Amino acid sequence: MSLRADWPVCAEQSYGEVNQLGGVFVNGRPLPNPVRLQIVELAQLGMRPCDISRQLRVSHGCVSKILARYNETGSILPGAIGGSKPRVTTPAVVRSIRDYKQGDPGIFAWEIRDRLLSDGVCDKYNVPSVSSISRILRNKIGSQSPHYESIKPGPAPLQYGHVYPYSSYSGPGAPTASRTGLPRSWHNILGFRAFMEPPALSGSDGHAAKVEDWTSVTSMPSMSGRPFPSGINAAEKTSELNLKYPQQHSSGLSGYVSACAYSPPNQYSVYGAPATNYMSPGHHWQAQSSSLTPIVAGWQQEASSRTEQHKQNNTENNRRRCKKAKEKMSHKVINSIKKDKV
DNA sequence: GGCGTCACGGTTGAT
DNA sequence: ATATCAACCGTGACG
Repeated sequence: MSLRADWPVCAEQSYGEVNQLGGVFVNGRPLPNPVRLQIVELAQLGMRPCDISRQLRVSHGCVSKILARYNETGSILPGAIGGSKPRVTTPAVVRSIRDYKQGDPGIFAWEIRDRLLSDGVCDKYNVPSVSSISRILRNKIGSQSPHYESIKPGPAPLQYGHVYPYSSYSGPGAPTASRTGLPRSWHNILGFRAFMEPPALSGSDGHAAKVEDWTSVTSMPSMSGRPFPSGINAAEKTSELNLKYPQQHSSGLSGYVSACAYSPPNQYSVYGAPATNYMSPGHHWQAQSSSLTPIVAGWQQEASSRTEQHKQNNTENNRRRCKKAKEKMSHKVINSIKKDKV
């Protein structure tokens, strides 16, 4: 099985750089989905990450990251790149702060913060920091008429609702909602992405459209029959992608569908597994980190008890090993490139 | 030797 | 139109 037969090896063949393993990558850009799929597929076939790394010529850090993300989210797709955080100081929040301040001129910023939480104006994810509140008091309220919105230029204030729930927001006029129809960081918060927001996704301009190379996924034999969220404008960037990652569509991925948890569009999960999978008590989304903490702590304790001599030896050994490995690898790569050119 | 993690230099998109 | 910011990316190196 030669899975990388279609993977460009020489830098001259495509736009991109060549890593230590001889694989081509575009700095700053995600690996093409077929390669991501292969990584997951091979892992599920029992291949070790280090072998996958060598086979696909993708750094082991990348393989590790993709597999970790897949294990965590059930998706192979990269995250949404670019954009800005949504504002937390929405007009509604500013109005509330103003009201609190007017009701009690001596109120402290931290008290306002508590009240925003207790009154349900904000939740713990979007409540402004104390310094933000201070800034609002200073800049927006201190020097402003009580009718903040009325003097605000531009279109009528958006109806943000009383909170910014990451998990339940929907509807028009979302803060910082741009053509995606969804604030970017809501896709991203804690790794929860578009599956949180069915309406926006199913729209013609949902987040999925921003995922770089949908075309390459949907065009694959194993995926072509799979339904995807509607309105994906994958053609948008196809030409660019093809330029950067030529010859990437021919890999055989017939076994993928069963392996990878792509879900039908009615589950609104661009990133794979249905939202319920993430929300179910059985999934240790956040519990994971806490359950690991003692282990990490123990490891750190152990590590700190090592003698300096031991550490130095380890470092020195590691350097030697790396150097050797590099030399070995560079020979391999050179030979491989020579072969491929011939 | 394998693997998790992180700094780095890069890209992207919203503001 | 441009700059800034904050998200993301994969690589390469460390431990």
